[in-house]
Amino acid sequence: MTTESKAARPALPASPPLTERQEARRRRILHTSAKLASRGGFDAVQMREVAESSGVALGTLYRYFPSKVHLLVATMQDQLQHMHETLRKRPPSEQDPGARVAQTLMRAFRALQREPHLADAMVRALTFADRSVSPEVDTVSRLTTAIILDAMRLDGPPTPEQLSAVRVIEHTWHSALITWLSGRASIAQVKIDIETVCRLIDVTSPGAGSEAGVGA
Amino acid sequence: MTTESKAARPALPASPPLTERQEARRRRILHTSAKLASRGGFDAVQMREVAESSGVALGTLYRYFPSKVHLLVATMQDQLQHMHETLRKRPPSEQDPGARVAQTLMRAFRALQREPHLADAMVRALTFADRSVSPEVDTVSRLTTAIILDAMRLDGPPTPEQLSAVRVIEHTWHSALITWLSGRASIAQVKIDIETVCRLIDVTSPGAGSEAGVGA
DNA sequence: CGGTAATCTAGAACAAGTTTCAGAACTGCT
DNA sequence: AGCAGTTCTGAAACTTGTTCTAGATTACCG
Repeated sequence: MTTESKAARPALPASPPLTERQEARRRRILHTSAKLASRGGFDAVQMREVAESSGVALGTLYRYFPSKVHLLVATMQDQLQHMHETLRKRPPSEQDPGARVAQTLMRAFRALQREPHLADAMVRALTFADRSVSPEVDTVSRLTTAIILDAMRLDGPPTPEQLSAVRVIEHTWHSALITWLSGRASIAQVKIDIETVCRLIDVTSPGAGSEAGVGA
Repeated sequence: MTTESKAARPALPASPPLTERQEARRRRILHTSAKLASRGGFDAVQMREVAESSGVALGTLYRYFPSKVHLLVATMQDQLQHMHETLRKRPPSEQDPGARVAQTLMRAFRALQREPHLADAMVRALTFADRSVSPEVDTVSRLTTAIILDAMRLDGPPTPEQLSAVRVIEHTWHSALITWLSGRASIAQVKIDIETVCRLIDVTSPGAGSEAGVGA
């Protein structure tokens, strides 16, 4: 726990560029993970079962993904990538950037709704992740940011204020998802909260809004 | 996991009003929990050690707190209560309600900074909690809401819009805390995000702001 | 005080995440 | 093909959360 002494980390597309069979194994594992998660959420993703069902030894599973949380965060990366592409194909139709972001996030939300157990497993892993998973969680965060920025469809590069607004939207997105998944908020409430936070985009838009109290 | 068949739940101040010794036990447990959490975060709170160090059998610990997450969420309730009282004593000095909330939350944040491991344990438990902990998590949420509403110092009752803004602020607060705890954001960044989201309060204030795009 | 039910204790037992290890299989290289 | 190093397998072991059980204590009530 104190030192990271592992030499190679095939899970990261870093140093050694994975042979074909390794890539196949990795995909099989991720697929199994998503399947089990869809069935019963976080608890249903049991490392022994993932290993067996992927036709891989337990030790190998742990070589590819050093912990259950790593595995599920990687699964989320995978799913988010799909979602990003899907969302790209049907860009939001609204006028204001804020409304576009809200529309996009609600689409994503409805997609997650279709597999609530999977969503549960992924989001719980994401927020439970400790420092050792930071790089992977960061990747997920960047993906989410990309989705939001895509929806904003800005002309130029985002201002620092807009970036902060995007971060706040991400925070709200994750946390609202959690409260919905744990049954403490309705979908209607999530929708309201998303729409509320998305106002920040229009408020912080240079030129738009009223420039009221911008100097925090 | 599927059914709750336990007859009595002394952990809840509900039906049987706990004898003095039971109250003492409960406090000892919560104290131990906070102590261990302060030392090494979520992982350092080990049920056997909590039990032993509180002078209580493992089975008793589980009777008071049906899981580690329950225990840590209860610990958070406890700490939040303290914090609420402390914050009450030194009300925020800013002019705008939004600025007051931001100031208050940053105070709370700095308090948590003093025991980062404890904060880690509590927040991780909070976001990891599943449906079986919903009532307790809800209590924490209500406490947080109370703190924020206190800071707003409204004249009348909050509008639905303001309540939504408060929920969004809570979302941001929790999630920003997590990103800071897992080392993915600096304190400065947290501060910026908190201040950014707190603008929502002034934006949604009836009468204040510019009434721009209020009709969502 | 005596009896009865609830609570508490000590400890074993179980479940699932994680680690470890010896040997088999595979890879790349000559 | 033959060899060296890595990767993969299979299985056991270890850790920690959780459950279970039998007996001791305690609380309540007449």
